[in-house]
Amino acid sequence: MKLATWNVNSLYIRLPRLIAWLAAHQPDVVGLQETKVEDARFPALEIAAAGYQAVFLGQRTYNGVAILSKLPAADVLADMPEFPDDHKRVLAATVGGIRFVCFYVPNGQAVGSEKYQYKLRWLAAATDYLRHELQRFPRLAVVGDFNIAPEDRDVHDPELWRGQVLASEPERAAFRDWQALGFDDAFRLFEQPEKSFSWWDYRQLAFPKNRGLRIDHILLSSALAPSCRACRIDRDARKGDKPSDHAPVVAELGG
DNA sequence: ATGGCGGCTCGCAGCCGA
Repeated sequence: MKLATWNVNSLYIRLPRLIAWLAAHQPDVVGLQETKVEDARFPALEIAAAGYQAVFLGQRTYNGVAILSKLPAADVLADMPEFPDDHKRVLAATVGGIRFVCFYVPNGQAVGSEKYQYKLRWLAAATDYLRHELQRFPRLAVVGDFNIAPEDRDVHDPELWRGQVLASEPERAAFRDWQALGFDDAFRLFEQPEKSFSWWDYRQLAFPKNRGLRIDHILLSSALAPSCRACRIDRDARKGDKPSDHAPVVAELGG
C-alpha cells in the first residue's frame, strides 16, 4: 500500500496537478490539507474520474482536509471530538484495514501570539486524540501538514529558525509526545539526503536555493512501521507552473 | 535547471500562510 500526504494550498487551483500526480504515482490513500473548499463544492466527480473516492471536511478560504482512496473509506470521523473548533483540520477514516488520520496542524504565526497559544492547545488536544485513536486502531497512520520541523536537520538554517514558530521547543516537544505514544517518523526510518524539506516559501527563490523546512509528515504506529519499505518527498511536484508551496510525502507499506 | 509570492475575498487591497 502506498500512502501520501500533500498540502495542496487550494484544491481548485491545484486540481489539474493533483489529477496528474495521482495518475503518475497511483497512491492508494492520500491525505490532503488546505483544500480551502466547502463540502458542497468539493470536486468529487473529477476525483472519481481519476479513480479515487473521497471523504472531506472543508470550509471556505482557510483550512480543509480530505482523504482520497482507491478503496472505500469507513468509520469516517470529523474533527477531534474533545476539541471543538471552527477550523476544519482533522479527518480520520479506515481504508483497507488501516486507520488514517489527516491533520492540518495550525501554523501558529509567531511564538507568543494568540495563534501560537491556540496551536499549543491544539497540539495537546491532538496528543489525547491520537492516544485514543491508537487504542481503537492499532494499525494507525497519521499524515499531514504538522507545521513542525522536528529537528534542526529539518531546517535549512537552524540558527535563523532557532526558537521560531515551526521550530520552537514546545512544538518539537509535542511532536516527540506523539512519537512516544508509539509512532515512528516514516521518513527517518530510512537513509535520506541531507537538507530534505517538504515546504519552501514562494518568495525569494526559496525553492531553487533549497531554503525549506520539513514540516509534512507520515507517522506510523508500531504495528505498521515494520512493514514500511520506503518513504520519500516528491520534490519534483514543487517544480513547474503553479506548484503548491508544499511537496507530497509518500510512504510504501509492503506485506 | 527548480526562478524572484500566491491564494483568498461582500475582491480591485489587504489578509494569511510558514
